Amino acid sequence: MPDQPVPTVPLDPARFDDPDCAASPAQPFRVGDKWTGMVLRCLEDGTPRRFTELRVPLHWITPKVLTETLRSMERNGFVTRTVHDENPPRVEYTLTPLGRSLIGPLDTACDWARAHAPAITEARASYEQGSPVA
Amino acid sequence: MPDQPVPTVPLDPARFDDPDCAASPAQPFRVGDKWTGMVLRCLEDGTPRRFTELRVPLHWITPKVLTETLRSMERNGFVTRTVHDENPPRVEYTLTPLGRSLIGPLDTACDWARAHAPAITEARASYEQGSPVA
DNA sequence: CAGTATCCTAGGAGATACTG
DNA sequence: CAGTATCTCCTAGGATACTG
Repeated sequence: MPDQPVPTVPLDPARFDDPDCAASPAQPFRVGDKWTGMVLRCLEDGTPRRFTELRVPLHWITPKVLTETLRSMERNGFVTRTVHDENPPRVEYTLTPLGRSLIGPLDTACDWARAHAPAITEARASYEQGSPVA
Repeated sequence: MPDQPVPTVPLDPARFDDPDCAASPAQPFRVGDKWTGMVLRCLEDGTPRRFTELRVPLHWITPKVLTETLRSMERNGFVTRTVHDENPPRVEYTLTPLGRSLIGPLDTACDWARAHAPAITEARASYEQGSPVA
């Protein structure tokens, strides 16, 4: 859960004129893995959540994958991992301000998806229609 | 290029109370593949672009991958593929209104990335610091 | 409880070559 | 020019154990 090896043209406007446009190998930070967004959702209300507790709404994601996701988020500064010295152990995860700042963009994306889902479904249907036939 | 097999908890707020929260297996539409965003960038100014022309700012992406990306975008209704009956063949790609509607969210994400890149870099540095040591 | 440790697989993506 | 057709590789991510 990657600091993904990263694309070339960063998502900045593309240049067709510059012959050497490959020049700007910026390093975007990908949050596009499968689980990060959902973990964000799980923590957005501000309540600290425990490891196992997080697995529930994530449909019993395997511990390995959840650990990887959480570690990557921690490393990127999106979540804080707090170990309470008790027995049995209790570890809680919370969003940092940086992590919380991601919620806006996430909402924007989700809103877009919700708003245009019908259009996409329709586009797919007519594509399926057209391709096999014509 | 995928209609990706999709996650469970859609990116809607997560539910911890509902024991059967796995119930809503919504089908988000992922645009998170490696190239779609960048193709969007290549077409956002409205100018129709040709297949080979697109390869340039995409750092000579292989034809196979570009085709897959473009097909998926076409199927989702993001781009239009126009074949001009000439010889040699000329095919042009343009954004549809639906495709263009994605630019807003894309910008939002890019703006976030640009704004917080330093914070992330810093977080990573101090994580690298803390982990091996402590 | 909160994780490791292993093993395994699907499929995104690159390289290379060929065609209408 | 605008693509197919093949092959191959990598790795995200799942399944199944085991442990401090």
